[in-house]
Amino acid sequence: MLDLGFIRDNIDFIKGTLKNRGTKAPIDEFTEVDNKRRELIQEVERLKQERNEESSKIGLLKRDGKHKEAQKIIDKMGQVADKIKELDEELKGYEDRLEEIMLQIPNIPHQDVPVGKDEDDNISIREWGEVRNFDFEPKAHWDLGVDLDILDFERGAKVSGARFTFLKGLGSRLERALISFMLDVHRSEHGYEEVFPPFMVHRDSMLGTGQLPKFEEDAFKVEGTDYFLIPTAEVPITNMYRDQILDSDDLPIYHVAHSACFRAEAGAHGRDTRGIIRQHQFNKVEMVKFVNPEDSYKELDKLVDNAETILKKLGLPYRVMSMCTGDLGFTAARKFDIEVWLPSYEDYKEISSCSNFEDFQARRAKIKYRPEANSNAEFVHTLNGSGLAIGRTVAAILENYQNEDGSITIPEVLRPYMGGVEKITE
RNA sequence: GGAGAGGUACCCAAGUGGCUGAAGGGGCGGGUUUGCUAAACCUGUAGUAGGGAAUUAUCUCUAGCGAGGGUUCGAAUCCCUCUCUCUCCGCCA
Repeated sequence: MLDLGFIRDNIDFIKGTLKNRGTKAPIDEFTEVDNKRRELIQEVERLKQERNEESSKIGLLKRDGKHKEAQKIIDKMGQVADKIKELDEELKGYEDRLEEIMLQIPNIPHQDVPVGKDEDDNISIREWGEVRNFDFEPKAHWDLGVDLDILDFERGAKVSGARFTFLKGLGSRLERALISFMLDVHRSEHGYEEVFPPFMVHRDSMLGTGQLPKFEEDAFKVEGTDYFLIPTAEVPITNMYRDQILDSDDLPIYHVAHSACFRAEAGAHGRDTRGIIRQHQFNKVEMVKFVNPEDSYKELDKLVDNAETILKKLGLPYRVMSMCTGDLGFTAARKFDIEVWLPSYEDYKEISSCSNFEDFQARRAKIKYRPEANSNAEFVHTLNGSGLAIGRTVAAILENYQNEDGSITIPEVLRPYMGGVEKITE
């Protein structure tokens, strides 16, 4: 959410950014609703002031035994009270509408964000690693996984439906090794504090990080309750500090967490239907930061670097993309995606997404800090990034580390996490 | 799931309809005294959100005692709903 006063003073600028993003918001209605709201506030507050003053007079008169005079004021104030009630109701209608409008206005892109329409306009800013040249016909992870009996798509479908998969044996162990490995690296080498979050949250938390109200159809809701299954650990972790004023000394706060993530994938029919690239449930290791506003872009660079470190240690080729205005997402001011090379796609595929939200989430979630002991509280900047999506990392390892006989070599850094296993074979 | 007790400011805590503009204590900031520390005394301590007037220093109003409604001229206080915490019972991994 953007600042009310900022929107008021920069309405044309915001229209421009909406156009660059290719999104719509009922911005034309804003000025009218905002003006009407302020008019009503002035009127109702004037009446409330009158009521407060007169009411205290009643108290004094009654104590002095002047009941007749008191009754006169009471009769008069009865009408004022009715009027206040009426105006308060009308005002609430405008305030609700104004909030609805504000919740639909996306973040302002940082000035360095390339202007573009969709993912084709994203810009590659660096590549790492060498794409392997196979001297045999490489297989896709869905074939490798089934042949090695470490991925079981049929039983996933039997038990839960499409986009659910069983991992088995060393596949399951590889998943678990990656989770531990990534958590350990971020914790011990990059200074993140590990947390293990709830996998279900209520509506306020989904609003706080911006998944709601715009993207309700992407989330799973638990019927008969107010719980949503988290689409990412970003939601519970960012909301840990909701409605809080942090001490300046506490910043920056770094958290890393593993969680399952649940996504309805509405509108993704027919995309990535094979394999484990796009599932309704997947594991992810997520990094979340709360920082001083002046440091947030430096922190974003570090965040991207932290994610890249995992791919380097795993020896997986990747590239870093700067997301254009049209592909930035609703809440981000700046976003870098890291894409890993997948031989089956003969292309790079997103495996991490690192964003700086500036104060957009913090304003929604009311997360502030006090720059100095007696200064006013200001919004922190929040950032988060995957470090990394586990399922896609498994797919990338299977495909990039496959051997001609269909076996998989385990990257060296993972072997200690797998009891020294060096290869997955039939 | 059942029964009970609670939620007041940074912390503890008083407060059953109007001099509450929320007592008192602790902590923290400032001051006096002081060789230093300590102590005593004085003093400040409601952050926040939203209006309005000024304008980059301020002034003023409204809201706010877990949340949301209600009663009333007036609610921390009375009523209803919800929520969280604690204790006991039941159930459970």
